[in-house]
This record gives sequence, structure tokens and C-alpha cells, in this order.
Amino acid sequence: MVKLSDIAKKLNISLTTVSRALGDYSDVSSKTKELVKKTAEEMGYVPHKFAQNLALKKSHLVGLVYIDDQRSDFYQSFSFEVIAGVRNYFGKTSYDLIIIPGKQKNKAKESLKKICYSRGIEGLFVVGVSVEDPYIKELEEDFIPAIIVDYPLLTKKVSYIQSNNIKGCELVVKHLASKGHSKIAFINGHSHAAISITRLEGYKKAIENNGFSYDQNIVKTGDFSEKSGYDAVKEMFSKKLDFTAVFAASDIMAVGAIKAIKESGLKVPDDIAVIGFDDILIAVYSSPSLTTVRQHKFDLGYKGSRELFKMIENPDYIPKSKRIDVELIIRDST
Amino acid sequence: MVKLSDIAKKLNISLTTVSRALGDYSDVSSKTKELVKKTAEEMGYVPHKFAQNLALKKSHLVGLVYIDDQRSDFYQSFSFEVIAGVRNYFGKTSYDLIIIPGKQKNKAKESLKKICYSRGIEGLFVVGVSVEDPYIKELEEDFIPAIIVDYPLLTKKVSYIQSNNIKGCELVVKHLASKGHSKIAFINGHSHAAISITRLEGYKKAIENNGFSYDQNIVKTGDFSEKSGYDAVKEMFSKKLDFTAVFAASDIMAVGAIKAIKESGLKVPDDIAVIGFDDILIAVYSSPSLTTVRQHKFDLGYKGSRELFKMIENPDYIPKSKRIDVELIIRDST
DNA sequence: GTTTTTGCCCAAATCGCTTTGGATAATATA
DNA sequence: TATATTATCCAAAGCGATTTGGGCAAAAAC
Repeated sequence: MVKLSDIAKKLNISLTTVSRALGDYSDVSSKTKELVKKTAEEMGYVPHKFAQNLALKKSHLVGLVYIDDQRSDFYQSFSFEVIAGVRNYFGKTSYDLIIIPGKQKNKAKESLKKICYSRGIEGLFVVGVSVEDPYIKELEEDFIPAIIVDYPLLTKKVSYIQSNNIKGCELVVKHLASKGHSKIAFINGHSHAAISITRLEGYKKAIENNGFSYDQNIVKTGDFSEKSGYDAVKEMFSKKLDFTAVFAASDIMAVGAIKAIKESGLKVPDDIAVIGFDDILIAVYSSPSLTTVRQHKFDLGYKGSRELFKMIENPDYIPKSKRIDVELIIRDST
Repeated sequence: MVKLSDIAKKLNISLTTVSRALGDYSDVSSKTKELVKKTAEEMGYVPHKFAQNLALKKSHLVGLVYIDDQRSDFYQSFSFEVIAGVRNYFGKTSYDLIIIPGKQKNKAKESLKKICYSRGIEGLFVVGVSVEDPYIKELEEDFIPAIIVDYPLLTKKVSYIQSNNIKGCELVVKHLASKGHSKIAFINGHSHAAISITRLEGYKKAIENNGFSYDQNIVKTGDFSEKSGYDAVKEMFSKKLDFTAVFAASDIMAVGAIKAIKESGLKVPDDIAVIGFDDILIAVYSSPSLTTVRQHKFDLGYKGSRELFKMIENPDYIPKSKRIDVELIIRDST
């Protein structure tokens, strides 16, 4: 590896001058600058980031915290796209993305703080951690700028971003209402996810806004899995509850719901309409294809990163929480 | 941040001794060692990796190169799981994973070499790059240990890992044969993917092994997209070609094939059986659910990383290419 | 009672870069 | 002509660790 001192030696000038020439400082003559730059190029000089970072006390590193639990079908689709947004945004900056090691069986998680301090990480982008994740506790200590997806934590250094869930619910109910549905069952996700609360709230609000009455009986709690969607519908059938549409808080649960409905000899959407939430890949390929609320996952990552970037670059910046617009994607299940 | 010198000052011993005590060197008395360790703990000392790396000339960084092209449904499912394996493996080592910036529109990709050199990256895990990707050219220069998924490049420092595609094809044909099929159409992926060649070869071999004859007419080339699977089947229908089963080189194309078959009023699997490749999420949720060759994506990542690790730790190690076993997952489409 | 070994500790150099605080010579000002 | 500016350049001090090569006293060997 060629280093500054190599260039200096070759050109018979000081290392300092080489450094300053490459940095376009004004106290280097343009002749020298050009010469240095040309030689640097020729010699294939590439600055050594570690050394730079050490000297500058800046790591230019953003940590990426995410879940890749194999059992979680959802995060596979969701996180990947969010991360694509993060990657895209930071790809344009001078920051690199480093993956924070995930859970290791047997081994207790290393503390976030240690990980960050030891690598000089300057900010954290967090997606897919659940309420009880120990990382959340640490984040609350407010020791590093961070942006969290779907977990409402707002402190001096930490903020969050999420889709406009309330609007999503409103869109769903309005759409179903326009199709003549008034008895809309709701299958919510588990309470480990902060969004579940919001979505329930959104559902209630939308039900009322559209002049329907909230019926506790047709509101079920699943766990975002296909089976839980399936079970919820089965249960409502067995109780002979009255509903003509099912709104599931995730596409995967919606798919489960459809399965249960089909098994009962009913048709989607003719007998019962089904709507999901997320618009992950499955929504397109399920049959019937799924009407759903699209979350702009890439944007969650991209715009969240933009906010994080501001926080990192300007320590005085007070972060705001962000809300990303959602969109109703109408397909064959309604 | 507390550093070695802080501990040294507090304990009134030299910085050297502190460093060596923490490093468990034998030339430090056990009394001092304990004392140092205790104080380090108390003071919340965390070693500064940059400084360590600078001194050790080791970055402990592995670069992750992958595609997150939004149009590519496949890589979303595939890469994520592979990366999960990579993350899991390296999570157990002292190496961190850094994400190599992806393509930026307008901006030419920075050369891999520069990226690696400037960050001192010690190895590369590559997944999802296509044949004509400029990165591949650079990798051929053999400048850094690397493992590539599904691209057969074997040099002194670079190796690859892939599923046992040949066996996958064999399993498929044998399974279909056992169901009484002998006219098995094949929809291959595009030739930008190195695996397409292997899979075609595997198909041919399997066809012959099972005593059938290879019929050029029912072998089509798609591009891994749903539409291409759909089109291929439509075309074969329009040509009134004779086949009772379709083997698609990807689940997504298989889904397209199913769609085309259904549209023609035929039933899957009763009239025509369909088999895919990959076993991505969609396979479970499509209807009928898809019989497919499961690639153990996590293993590709995990075992590939293990090989990469060896290559990094031991520069003399001659890398071998790896083959990961596949598994036929029988569902409702056959 | 010397000499050697051993145990324990540390000053200083190094990794590759940035930055501070002059130094020097050329140019402008008085 | 003497002085003040300005334009260029550079030596040296960090950044926070590791490592080399002694140093020194106590213990072991002679």
C-alpha cells in the first residue's frame, strides 16, 4: 500500500504538504497540488481510513441493527427493503454501514454501547427490534444518535420513523365501506410490536369515522404469523360471528385468513373480502392477490437515514419523528 | 472515552503494562493483571478498534457485496437469508461486516479495490452479482480473499459456493418421473446468471438418466421473472407442444407458469405439474403451493463464510469451491 | 559471593494520517 | 531601503493502541 510518506519521498517534499495538497488547502501552490495529485493517482494512493479516522476522531460509520430471525417471514421482506433504502442513502454520503452482530445463541448479546464505542460508531439505524429487546433499553439511555423503525422512542438523540398507520387503516375501512362492507373484522399483531397499538387505534377511529360501530368480538389478536390469521378467522367462524370483511394487520396474517375462509367453502372476495397490511412480495403472489396497504419500505430506510444523517452531522439538531405516507393497493381480494 | 493511558495514570503504572495486562501477557504479575482488569472494567474501558487496527495492521472487517435492486423479487428473498448466514458466522468471530455501497445511479461505481484498500477490508462475501458486473472483473484480479455465491470463479484467493444444482435437477426429474411424467418442459433462467448453464446441464443429464429424451422444443429461456415463466408456457401452448410437467429454474418463474396454465383452463397439478427452484417464501404461499428444490440459503452464507474465514486467517490456504446440498420440498403443485 | 536467570515493568517507536505553529523566501508596502 | 505581507512549505505533536528492546531487582545457580 502506498502511503502519504511514499509520495512525499518520491517528490522530495514533506508529508505535510502532500496531505495538505490532497486536501486542497490554500497554503499549497497550485503547481504542487497538481503534481501531488497526479503522482498520488499514478502511484495508486488510497487514503487509509483507519488512520484518517484516528486522526480526525471520526469513524464515518453507521451501525445497522436488524433482526434476521429465520422464523420471521415478515422481516425478510420488510427489513431487506428498508435496508436497501438505508444503504442507498448512506451510499451517497461518506458514511459506511457496518452490521451490528445479531443475537448469538448461548452468548449474551454484547452491549450496544460497547459495540458502538469500540468501533467509534456515530449513529444507529434500527429496524425490526421488538419492545422487549434489550437494545431498546440501551437506546433509551440516549448515548448515540439513532433512528428506529416502528418503535416510538423520542429523546434528544433518538428518534423514530414509521408508516402512517392511522391513514392506512382509514384507507382500508373506507375502501371496504365503498364496497358495501360494514362488518369488518380486524386481526391485529401481537403487543410486542409497538405498531399494534397504533393500528388498533387506527382501526377503531376508522370504524367510527365511517359510521360503523366497534365490535369487540370481531377484533382478534394474532402474532403476525400465517397461522394466527388462520386461527383468528376459524375462531370467528366457529362462534358464528357476523362479518363480511377481514382486515389483517399484516399480509401474512391476511394470507392465513384467506386460507381459513377458503377452507370453509367461502370465496374471497365474493363472500368475504380480505385486506392486508405491508404489501410484501407475497401479496402479489397469493391467490387471490391481496389488496393491502403498501408501506414504502425503501422510503422508511431512505428518509430515516436522512434524518439520522442530520443528527450525526449536527449534534445540536433536535430529531423529529417521521411519518411515511402509505398507499392502498387494490388487488383481487376485495 | 477512557483509554489505556487513563488507566495507566490512575494506577500509576505505565501504559505498556496496562496494555499487556489486558492482553494477558506473561510478563505482567497476576496481581497487576487483576488490578488492571478490575480498574478497566470499573472505568468502563473499551478498546478503540481503529487504534488497535492501525497498530496491528488488521481491520477485522469483511465486506459484503450484494444486490438490492428493487426490481429483483428474487434477490430480496434469497440474499437476505444468505446474508443472515454470513452475519451469523462472522458474529462468532472477531470480524465485523461492512456493507459495500451498491450502485449509485449517475455515479460510476467506485472500484472495489479502492473501497477495500481504503478501509483495510480483509475479505469479501459476494452474492447476487451477475456475470457482467464490473465487480466480477476486479475479483478476477485476485487482489483480496473472496467468496462468491453462484458464480464459478476459482483463483488463488477467490472461491465460490453454490447449491448442488445438478442434484436438484435430478431430484426434480426423478420425482416427476415417479408421478408418471415423461414430457418435462424446462424453463431456464437468463444467461447472465452463471447458474443457468449448470441447471440446463443438470436438466439434460437428469432427463437422460431417467431414460427420457431431450426435446429442444420444450426447453425455454426466461429471465427469472414471473412474466417470463408465464410467457414460456403460453408459447409452448400456442405451439401445441406436448408436455405434462414444467420445471422452472426459479420459483418466481414457476408461479408465472402456473398462472399461464390456469388461464388455459388447465389444472395444476392434475393436468400439468409444476416444480420450481429455490424455495423462497412465495413457494409456500402461492396456490397451489409449490413443489420446489430448496436451496439452503442460510448455509450458503454460513458455510461460505467459514471458507472465507479460513482464507483470511491463513493466506496460504488454497480455497476450494463448495457445494451445498439441496432438498426436494414436495407441496401441492405436483 | 558472584553470576545467571527470572519476573516484572517501562520508554520509545510505530501504524498512517491531520493539524498546529512556526520558518523561509518572495512580494508588497511604506 | 527597511518593513510588513503573503505565499509556500515543513517539523513535530497528536490520535489510541501494540510491540520492541531494555532495565532493574529478586531469586536461582554456580
